[in-house]
Amino acid sequence: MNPIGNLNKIFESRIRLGVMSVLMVNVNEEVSFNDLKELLEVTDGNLASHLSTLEENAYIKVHKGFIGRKTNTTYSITKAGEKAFKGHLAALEAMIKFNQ
Amino acid sequence: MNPIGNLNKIFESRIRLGVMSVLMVNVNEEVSFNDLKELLEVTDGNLASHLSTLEENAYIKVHKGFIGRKTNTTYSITKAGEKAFKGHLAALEAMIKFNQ
DNA sequence: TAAAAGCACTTTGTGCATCAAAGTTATATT
DNA sequence: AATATAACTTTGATGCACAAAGTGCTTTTA
Repeated sequence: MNPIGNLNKIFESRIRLGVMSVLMVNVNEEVSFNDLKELLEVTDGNLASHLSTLEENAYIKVHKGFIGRKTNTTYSITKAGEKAFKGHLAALEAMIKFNQ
Repeated sequence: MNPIGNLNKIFESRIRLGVMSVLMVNVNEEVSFNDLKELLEVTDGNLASHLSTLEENAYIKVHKGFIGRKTNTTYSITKAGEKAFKGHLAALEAMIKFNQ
């Protein structure tokens, strides 16, 4: 059986993988654009484009708010995102087990 | 700490990941070009190019031989390849654990 | 014995993705 | 008034994945 058939194309990018991982860990907290940027050590433009890919796939949700009058954008994982990410991790785990 | 800092760029391709996985499992057997092609369900040209990337990085070794007079090419993982792949799997595992 | 098929590629070409850098708009700080 | 921060968008370069077609050699089949 094809060992890579269940991997999710969207999660082949390290940055998208990292975003999902961070959002998964912090399910109950708001994670801001800047948190992600610092955690993953990426340029803001690059991060923004990966975030929009994840959003287009409905794997994450964006909350645009304010702190006072200053914009504050936070991100969270969706149900679909959780499911997709868990599926991908399961596929990776299966591959890893295969190798032990 | 950056959750994706230890991932190996070479293994972001599903096909290269699959090749390494197959070669890791079958350390003691010869794995032919055609075995890989059928296991991973890829076109031969595509497979060839990924194999050559892995070879350039010294992660796999090629054995060109014959069965009778017909060419027979097989592949195996190198020590460096094993090390790199295990490192990548460890990084993935760390990320997965982070998520449980 | 001619045609078809298999092996293991290489070449070519398209389209997409990654990424950095610079630009943008609005607010905040000094 | 000048600089900085937030959260992007735009631009542009580079590279990658992939399919398809071509290649040279051998084997099988009609």
